[in-house]
Amino acid sequence: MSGIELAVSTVIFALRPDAEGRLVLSLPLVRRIREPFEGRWALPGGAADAGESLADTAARKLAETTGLAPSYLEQLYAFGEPDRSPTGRVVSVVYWALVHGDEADRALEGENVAWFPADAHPALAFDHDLIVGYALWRLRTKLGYARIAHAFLGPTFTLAELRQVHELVLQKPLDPANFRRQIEASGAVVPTGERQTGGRHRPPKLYRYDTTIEPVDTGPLGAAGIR
Amino acid sequence: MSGIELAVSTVIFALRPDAEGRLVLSLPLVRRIREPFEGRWALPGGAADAGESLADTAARKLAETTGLAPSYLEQLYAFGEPDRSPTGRVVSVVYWALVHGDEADRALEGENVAWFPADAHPALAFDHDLIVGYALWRLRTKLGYARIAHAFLGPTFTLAELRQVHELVLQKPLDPANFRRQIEASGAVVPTGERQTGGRHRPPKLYRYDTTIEPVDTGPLGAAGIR
DNA sequence: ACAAAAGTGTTCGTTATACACCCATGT
DNA sequence: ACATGGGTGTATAACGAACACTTTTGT
Repeated sequence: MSGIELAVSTVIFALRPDAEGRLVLSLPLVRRIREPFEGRWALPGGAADAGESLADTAARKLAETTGLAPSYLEQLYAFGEPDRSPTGRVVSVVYWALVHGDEADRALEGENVAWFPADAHPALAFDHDLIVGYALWRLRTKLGYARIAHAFLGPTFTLAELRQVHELVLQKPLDPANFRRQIEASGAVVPTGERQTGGRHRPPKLYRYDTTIEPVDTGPLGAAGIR
Repeated sequence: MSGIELAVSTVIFALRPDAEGRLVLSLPLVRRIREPFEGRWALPGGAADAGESLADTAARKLAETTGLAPSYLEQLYAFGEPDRSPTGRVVSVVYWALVHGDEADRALEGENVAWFPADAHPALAFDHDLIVGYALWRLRTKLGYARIAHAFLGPTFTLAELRQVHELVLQKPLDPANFRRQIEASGAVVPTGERQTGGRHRPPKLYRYDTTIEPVDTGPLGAAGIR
């Protein structure tokens, strides 16, 4: 064997309410209880399992630490610089995941697992700051051309909710009229025929995602890269 | 240790003349001299080295099998399905590389190393057909928005040569006028002031790549992902 | 002079963007 | 009735594709 340790980590994103109730793009971190970097926060993960696919391992570690199931999971990058861990050579295959908001509400939290705003988290162990930065960049870039925003929402949603997801992730306001037309032109969503009542104004149409269309053009990898 | 073997492989692309002298997008393959898949062609690669970065290992394996130095090298994907090798669990971090045409002419070739057209190669060992297909897709996709075409050429080139690279990779003719304007607008190239004489017609300007601009927007990973 | 490729100009259709405006509901 | 967000229409700009046209060399 090569003396190289293989690990799997996951950057998990969800939209969660902050102290004032405003939704914020957030991610769960785990506090390290051992050296190196004891006490520092880090990405959830662990050693790769010989019997599982890498994506399965990522989803399992995700579930073990947060109690959540991802609605989107994709490989991010394999980090393998020789000096990235003081304990020896570790290659980490990193995944990134999205979870539904209501799912994220049920997330475990405790002394050693906590959620932080995606762009205001403490300095992390190892090279995890770089990894989170790259995952954030991928999320924001991919949101522009791939149909992944629904992964933050439940099975049905209004276009205003979908637009809010884009606005929160991209951190800039979007024109409601143009956003509507872009989404409609993409064919990504289908109206359910129902409307959301209970608001203080005209009830908006509810939509669901068109599951007959591939969520992203991933090329020949297809669903192998995403689950 | 986990019982998982870590390997590094590389998909290498170059534009090489075929029997009739026409340039074709090609890649070098190595013939397996051991089971499993003995006699079948496969991607160059081997076990990861504990002392080197993954990219260095990819470049070294590339040099060892083909005698070439890559002008572009980027991580493609980590393939790790449990059943992808009959000998046991192998996770392969795969890179893709571009080499200059004149460099590729000096490439080693022999009984167990040969070049094949990128879209007409024999059935490969392991899941390497999938890998090559994905690498081809990435190359063609990335050529559209990133400044990588020059990696197939020498230090200076004409816009017609650069356009030919695009046409050969994308397998479709491009409008010379529009191509010129797109490249000029991107600011990717700078005129050297010289012209290429010796042709049968008006001598074209020679250009070189503007190295002060990052070749691609790779986000916070920056040059870490590319070398 | 002519062929061939270099290089420029112009038109046209699509798409992004900004913003004015109407619609439907709860209060 | 009116405030509020849902939803539609429209003018403008930016961009890419198509193609006519001029320029410059070798033969």
